[in-house]
Formats: sequence, structure tokens, C-alpha cells
Amino acid sequence: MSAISEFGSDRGVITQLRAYLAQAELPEDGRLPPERDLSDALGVSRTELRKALGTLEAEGQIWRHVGKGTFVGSRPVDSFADIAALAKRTNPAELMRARLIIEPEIARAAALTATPMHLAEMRTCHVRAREAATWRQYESWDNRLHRTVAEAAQNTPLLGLFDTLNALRRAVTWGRLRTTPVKPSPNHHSFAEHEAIISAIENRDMSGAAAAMRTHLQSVERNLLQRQMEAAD
Amino acid sequence: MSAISEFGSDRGVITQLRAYLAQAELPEDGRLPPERDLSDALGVSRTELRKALGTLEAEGQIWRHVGKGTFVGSRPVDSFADIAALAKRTNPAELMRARLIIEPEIARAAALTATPMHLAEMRTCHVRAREAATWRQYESWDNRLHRTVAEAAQNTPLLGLFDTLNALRRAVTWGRLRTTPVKPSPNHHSFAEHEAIISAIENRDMSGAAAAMRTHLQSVERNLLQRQMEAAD
DNA sequence: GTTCAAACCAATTCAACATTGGTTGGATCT
DNA sequence: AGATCCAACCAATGTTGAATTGGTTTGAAC
Repeated sequence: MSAISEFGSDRGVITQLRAYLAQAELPEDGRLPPERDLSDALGVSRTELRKALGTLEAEGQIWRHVGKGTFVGSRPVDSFADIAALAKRTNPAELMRARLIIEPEIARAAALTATPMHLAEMRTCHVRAREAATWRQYESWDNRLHRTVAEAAQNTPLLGLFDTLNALRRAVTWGRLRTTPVKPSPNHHSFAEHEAIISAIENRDMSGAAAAMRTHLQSVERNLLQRQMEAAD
Repeated sequence: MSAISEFGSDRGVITQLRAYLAQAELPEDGRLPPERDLSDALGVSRTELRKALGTLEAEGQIWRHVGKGTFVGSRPVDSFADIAALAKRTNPAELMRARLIIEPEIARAAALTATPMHLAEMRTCHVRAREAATWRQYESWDNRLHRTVAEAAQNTPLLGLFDTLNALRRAVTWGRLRTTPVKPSPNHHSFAEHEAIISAIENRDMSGAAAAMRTHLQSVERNLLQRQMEAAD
């Protein structure tokens, strides 16, 4: 070996590799050939190539995964859109916090864009929820009310997020069935709060709608915690 | 044929099927045998069995899917998790509005809960984005910065929503490749805006973080619209 | 004209195998 | 000795093709 390669071999392979990356035409996904092929093509041993790839990975220029290959750029985030998988990693409290962050902003947007049709449906849901004979019916109308608010924002992605959150809620709450068979009392906290939300939206009061929704969810949260403590017997 | 089976054959198979469901030991997932086997076991033709299964499905007692099988209970929530379907119904402008509603609130939450580790990673992403040699690299670090902000909020459902939004963004933007091969200029608007976001989070300034994120996204939105108009030649 | 069996179709699953980054152990060469 | 190389192995992943399965069509039989 020459004196240069004795203490500069790694660096030499790295520069060779960089040159290759600059010159090579990579496929759409930025994947480069398998190590065995690449080492052959560059006329280097796999050991040397792997050392060079290792430093390039440490620099964040490439990322690798067993069975997949080596790719340029930074490792993609594992986007887990799977509700079931997500539900396992969370809990009601965390979910409630997420709702508290998202839904008031949805209500704010709804106050700006709600149509008379939306408002009419909100009113209907509100009335039906009051008249509900069973808790199950109440929850159904309550859900529909909240979803109408989300629809009123008239934004497809936002509605999709809301539905995702809702599905998550059902998945997390699953198994914890409501034990109280009685119907909601006429002065259940939600009724006045729903009223506040709807009228704020009617009045195009964006901040008011957001605040009313936040208040409502906070009281739902209190209720949830209380029920959890009661269930600890 | 007997007079009974003439107008009661379907109902007869249904009751037979119900009896089977009540008696049979189903596997964990509630899957029942394939139609061909089941029709054989019950001594009925597949046509008849399928009619009975059809009404049971209409009643919501079972659900079926080609290639999967027939299952008792209600069809599991696929929960809009289908990004592709959602992407078809929306457009970049609407998506941008959704981001403008959601991400500032995520930044606000992050300002409260970010750990030094998160802050360090944000700084790293910021620096790497500045140093990016290609636009592709820049976008990669930009994405990672935004996701780190979402991680800093330390809320699993919220992170899931962020990822959903991101996947949607990729799906919608797909096909519109960036044509400019030049790397981002050193005074690209994003750099100062990212700086504002990060330092607001560092200072635990919740409102500041939300405002900075909003400003940033608004300028991204302007940029997007401008690019769309340029592309109209 | 209704029913049935068989064939066909498309979505899905499943199993076997090939590929790929990561690791180890002995051979080889300074 | 010590580094390097090479071959083999390992576990995760991708790929491919056959088998399964609900849905549909066809043609004969009654």
C-alpha cells in the first residue's frame, strides 16, 4: 500500500463514494445499489465500503435499513396512520388534551364559514340531545353536533382529522362501557355549553366559539376524570 | 317442495344460521368458515346460504369482505385512514388552511412541554436545512424540524394527526415536482421564520410560538400560490 | 323462472424464496 | 500483531406465485 492510502483509505473511499452519489442516477426513492454490487462497482471491498457508508450515515447524508437497502436523504418518519396501533399507545387523558388543542380551533373556523344549513343542523342536534331518552341516544346526537361543527369549517382535511380523532376516541374508550343506565339530567352541563358554542358560531364570534368549545371540553374532561376515579372501586 | 319452504325457505336458512352462530365456537377474530364449507356443513346450497348471510349482513350482525372472509359483529372502523381517498377530495389551498389551523396550536403546546432534547434536535434540523446542498435535502430537514415540534408537544394523538396531515400533504403535492434545481438561497424566508419558532419554544413563549408558526405557514402559503401561478404558463 | 352447481373474477392471504444490511470467523497479507 | 478481505451466516424485508374467499356469471335442470 502507498503511504497515502495507509492513513487516508477511509477518506479516499468516502470521496469516491461522494463522487459516485453526485454522478449516479438514482431511482425515484433515492435508493442506491446493494452494498455487494456497489463495492464491486467501485472496486472496493465491502468492509471498506461499509466504513465509508457508516460515516456518511453518521453525517445524516444517507440512511440504511436491513432488508430494505441504503437511501440518500434522511430517514423517513414511520407515519402510523393506523388507528388501532395509535390507540394502544395513548390513553383517555392524552386524547382529551389533543381534543382540547384541536377542536376549539375547528369551532373558530366554523364560526367564520358556517352556513345557515349547518346552523340549523346544529340546532336540531342540540334539541334532539336534550330530548334523548337514553344515554346512548344522547351521545349519538352529541357526536353529530360536534361533527356538524367540524363540517361547518368546510375544510376536507380538517374534517378528516376530526374523524380520525373521533375514531381514536371510540377505540380508546372501547371496553369502558358507560355503566349508568339513566338518561342525562335536563340540566346536564353539556346543554348550556352546547348552547354557548352554537350561538357563538351563529354570531360569527370566532374567539367566542373557540372559548366556548374549550370550556365545554374542559368540563367533559373533568367529568371523565371523575368517572375514572369512581370506577376505582 | 313443501308449502312451508315455498315462502319460508330463506327464513328457515336464517334461523338455522342463527342457531349455528349461537352454538359454534368461533375463533378469536369472530371469523366463520368460508361459504363453501359452511353451506356444505349446513346442508344448504351456497346460493341459499348467501341469501341468508345477506340479510344477516343487512341487519348488521355480520360483515364480509372479499378475500378476507365473513365475520360476526360490526365492520371495524376503517376510519377515514385512507389518505389517498381523502387526498382526491381536497386541494393544496384547503390543505394549507388546515395546516394554518392545526400547526400553530401544536407549536403552542410544544412551547409548554418541549424538552432540551427536542430543542437540540430542532436546532440541528435548522442548521442542516441551512447547509442543505439540494432542495430535496432542505425539504427533508424542514419536514423533520416540523415533526420535531410536533413530537415536542408530547401527545401521541396529536402526533398522529400531524403525521396524517403530512401524509396528506405528500399525497396532494405528489406529481407537482419542484422544477427548480437550484438550492435554497441563504436568505430564504423560512430560515428566519424557523429561527423565530424555535426561539419562541425555547423561551416557553406559547403565544409567540403559535404566532411564529402561523407567520411561517402564511409565507409558505404565499410561496405556494406564487409557484402555482408561475406554473400556469 | 327459480334454483343449483360449476366456473370465473378480483381482493386478500399465505408460504416459500430471494434480497439486503449487519455480524462473525478464519484466511491472507503486510 | 494487526489490519483487511472473503465467505458464510443472521434477521428483517421484499417479492413472487399459488391458494383462499366473497361476489358474479353461465347454463343446465327442475
